[in-house]
Amino acid sequence: MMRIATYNVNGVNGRLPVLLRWLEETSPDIACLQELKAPQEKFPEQAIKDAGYQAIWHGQKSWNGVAILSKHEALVERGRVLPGDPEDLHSRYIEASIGDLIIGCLYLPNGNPAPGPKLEYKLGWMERFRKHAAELYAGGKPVILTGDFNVIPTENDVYKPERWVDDALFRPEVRAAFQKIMKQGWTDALRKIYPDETIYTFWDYFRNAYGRNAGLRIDHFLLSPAVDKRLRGAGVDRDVRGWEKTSDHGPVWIEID
DNA sequence: ATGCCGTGGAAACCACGA
Repeated sequence: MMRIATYNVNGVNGRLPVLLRWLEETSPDIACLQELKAPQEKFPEQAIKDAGYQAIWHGQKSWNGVAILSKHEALVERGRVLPGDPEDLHSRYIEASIGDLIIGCLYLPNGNPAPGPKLEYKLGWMERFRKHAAELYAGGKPVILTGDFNVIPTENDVYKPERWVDDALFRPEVRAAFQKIMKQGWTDALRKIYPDETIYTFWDYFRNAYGRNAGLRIDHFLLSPAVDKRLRGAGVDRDVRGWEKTSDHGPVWIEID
């Protein structure tokens, strides 16, 4: 059995004690991180290494930033940009081969305020991602696309859907773009394991959102058929969201054979 | 109904996040 996790850390250096504690306590074999908020040279490489993980990452000053960590198996980078737009300089995608798996780690644009240029950027990014996902899917290999999608897929994935209809995370065109990707044949791992449950991965810092369980499900695992048939479990490390100096996201994980 | 909180970078405020 193998555990693969995704975690939007909201600042990898500010979050380092929480990140290291989580790695120690849950010991994922592979961890995908988003929102490093650190330039390439400020990634805490040594601390991650001392925790037992090799890593590849794509940093950026102040914002964005993605990383893939592996505890046991060698990491072979396949790319660190989402294809399709040489002018897009945001560090929002990194991809690796680990054993027989292809892992894509993504931090999809937020899109707010919407409507506006940020929503257009998000929709353009999703279209590029759809094309890349289609190529990976067609390859037939075991592929996992995971990270912070900044998409609330359905009204069952948000505490008060009516308040989010105009938001870039839940607007009809954004949900439609997500569904268009899913229709390629990907499995939403968390929904497969928990078909009807209320399950969130993000809670705002304010208004006691975590205490009230006023959350969103926006961090996802998309599995190709070759991984789907190996899926044995999934969950959210919900307690981590309650730790001191924690991220506004909780880590999400799957287990596969 | 709302960045009310949090992070990083630069400059004692601002951009950004969801």
